[in-house]
Amino acid sequence: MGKITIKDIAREAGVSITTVSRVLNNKAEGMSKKTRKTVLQVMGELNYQPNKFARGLVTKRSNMLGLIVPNISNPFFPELCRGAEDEANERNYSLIICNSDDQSQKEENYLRLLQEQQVDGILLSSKNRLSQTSKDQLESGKIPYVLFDRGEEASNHSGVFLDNEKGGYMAGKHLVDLGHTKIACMTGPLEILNAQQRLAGFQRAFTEASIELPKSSILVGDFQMEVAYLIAKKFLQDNCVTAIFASNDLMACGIYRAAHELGIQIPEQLSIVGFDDIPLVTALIPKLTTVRQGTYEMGRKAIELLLNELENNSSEGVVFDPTLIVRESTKKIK
Amino acid sequence: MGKITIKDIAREAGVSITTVSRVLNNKAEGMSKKTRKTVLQVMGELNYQPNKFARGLVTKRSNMLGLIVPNISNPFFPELCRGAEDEANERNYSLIICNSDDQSQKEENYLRLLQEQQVDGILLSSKNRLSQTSKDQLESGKIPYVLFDRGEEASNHSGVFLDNEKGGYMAGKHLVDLGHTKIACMTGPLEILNAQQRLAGFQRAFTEASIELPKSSILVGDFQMEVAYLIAKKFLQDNCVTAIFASNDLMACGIYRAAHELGIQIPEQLSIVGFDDIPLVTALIPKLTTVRQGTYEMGRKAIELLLNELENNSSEGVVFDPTLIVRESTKKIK
DNA sequence: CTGAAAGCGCTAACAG
DNA sequence: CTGTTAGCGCTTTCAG
Repeated sequence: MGKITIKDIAREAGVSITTVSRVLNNKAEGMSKKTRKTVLQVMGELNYQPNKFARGLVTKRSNMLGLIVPNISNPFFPELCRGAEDEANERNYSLIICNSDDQSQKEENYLRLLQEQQVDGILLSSKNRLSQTSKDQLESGKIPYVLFDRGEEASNHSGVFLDNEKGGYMAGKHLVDLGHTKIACMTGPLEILNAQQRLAGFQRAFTEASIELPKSSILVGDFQMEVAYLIAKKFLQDNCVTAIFASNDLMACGIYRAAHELGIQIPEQLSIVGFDDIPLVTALIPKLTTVRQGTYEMGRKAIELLLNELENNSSEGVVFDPTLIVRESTKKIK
Repeated sequence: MGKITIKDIAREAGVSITTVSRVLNNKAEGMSKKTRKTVLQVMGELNYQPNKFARGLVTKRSNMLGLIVPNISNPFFPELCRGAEDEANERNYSLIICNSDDQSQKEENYLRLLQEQQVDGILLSSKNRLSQTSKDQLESGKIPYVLFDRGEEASNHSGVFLDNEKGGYMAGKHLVDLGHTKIACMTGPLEILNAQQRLAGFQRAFTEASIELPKSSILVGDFQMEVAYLIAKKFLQDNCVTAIFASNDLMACGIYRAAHELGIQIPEQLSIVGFDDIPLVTALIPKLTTVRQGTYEMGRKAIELLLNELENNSSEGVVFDPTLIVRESTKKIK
């Protein structure tokens, strides 16, 4: 850490520290070009780096943003992080990425930590409903935040969300169009609005086509691969369906394995459609048909909203549209 | 941000700010238990949060660490992040995670950014050789750093690495033991030491068994899925091998696809062994046999080293041992 | 167009 | 065991 300070460069440049501070902050455009230039030059020569602490102490701004994700191991989230990070960096902010591992406890800790760290804003993506503690934490510190990926709070507060119902509908419609009538749906935990909405959309597509989705065909997973595999294996052993919609791609992976072990061919005997379009889904054989969220873009947008809120105090909710990516795991029924 | 400061709590508690500062820092154990208790209580009641800026300004410490990874989309790195983050948090540090997207340019920017941000230390994981600029950047700021995942610097500076040669050897030995003689190896870019070493180990296993690995069977990939797929497809069309070792799991995925499209059965006609053991590898059908790096643990260790360096100025290099995880993608040759 | 001076909230000698 | 005091490096009135 160069110990050279604003004073040093003031001395070298033969001006006052105020002047240096001014050029540092691009202030008071009405400053002699010459002075500015000299100062800039000296700063360059001395390789001056302003001290964030001193700065923050007076401005109360850290130029840091916090991002809490529920599960960094689900490839969906690294994409979000990339988007958020790129946007933040371009706007001259740094991102502290925190992984709550799906534990409310950890989430709350991070919320506190980030406030202590004096971040300027928080982007919170929690797969679960916000705990009361989290809400309190968020409200008590007056720091701006935006929600990501959970629709439930959409009404009250700014955030970015996906139209999950529509996504579910697209998956369902696709299957209907292919002529499937015996279908199942593997959803995430039903207390999560995302999961509920995707299911609702999926059902709507079939209702429109006057096809019934029996209750027994609604399989409740946990958005993870392992449990999905177990449930699917059991289900496929006893039931005969021609298509399954998985509420996220990780669960679709589990279903692939179950089908494989039971000797069920995809897509010949079983069509599968996933949700998310995580990068690794093209590694599956056959490639997975899925509903894409523009994850990277959503990450960028979320930071944009956060910064708007921070800088202009404007709050806004934006809803993204999903797109259906048809690949190889779905097939017309004969 | 509670605007309540050390002064407020001093006044409320009827002590001097120094005293408050002392309890804040657990200093001077010889303080009346009663005073300490009162202060603590008032802090609780007023929900006091010390100001990091003011603190940092005098201590020159931020309690933040930076972590630069080359590619957050490769599931290998989220695991590293998790380990690093958990360790950092337990030691009372926060982590700023930065993704350099495999671009030296971005890496250099982050290096600068992190220094500006006044982090206390940097954990740098760059798949590529350090650029000169990066090196300079690292040396100029006097901030401690540790290297991750690249052996080349091991001698000079503290870091955590994997014994890549050994890992390659394990993969090779496994294939030798299964009776394979016609083999190929898909490596990463050869200017990366990791890739080189894995290849060297692999070759050693075959040399020991007096089996030759022809030059034409060394396929140079880029550690990504797509390119691996293209190369493998071309190669497998023209050549007949019974086993391939992929220098990382992502490339193994690409090879799976190539084999599938060519109608080559895994493992009946082709055995594959990967490297890394990323979580998603169990989603492949058949499950991939691979060489595991204890990624999460390595992340923890790296932070531990960094903190040691930071706190005790001790520098140390540690080398992890890989383990072979035999699953379903390799088979004895008949 | 430029400078002097007053803090921001905290820690760290130095006294008592 | 506790308090006084002098800054840390920067921004920001307020003057000139």
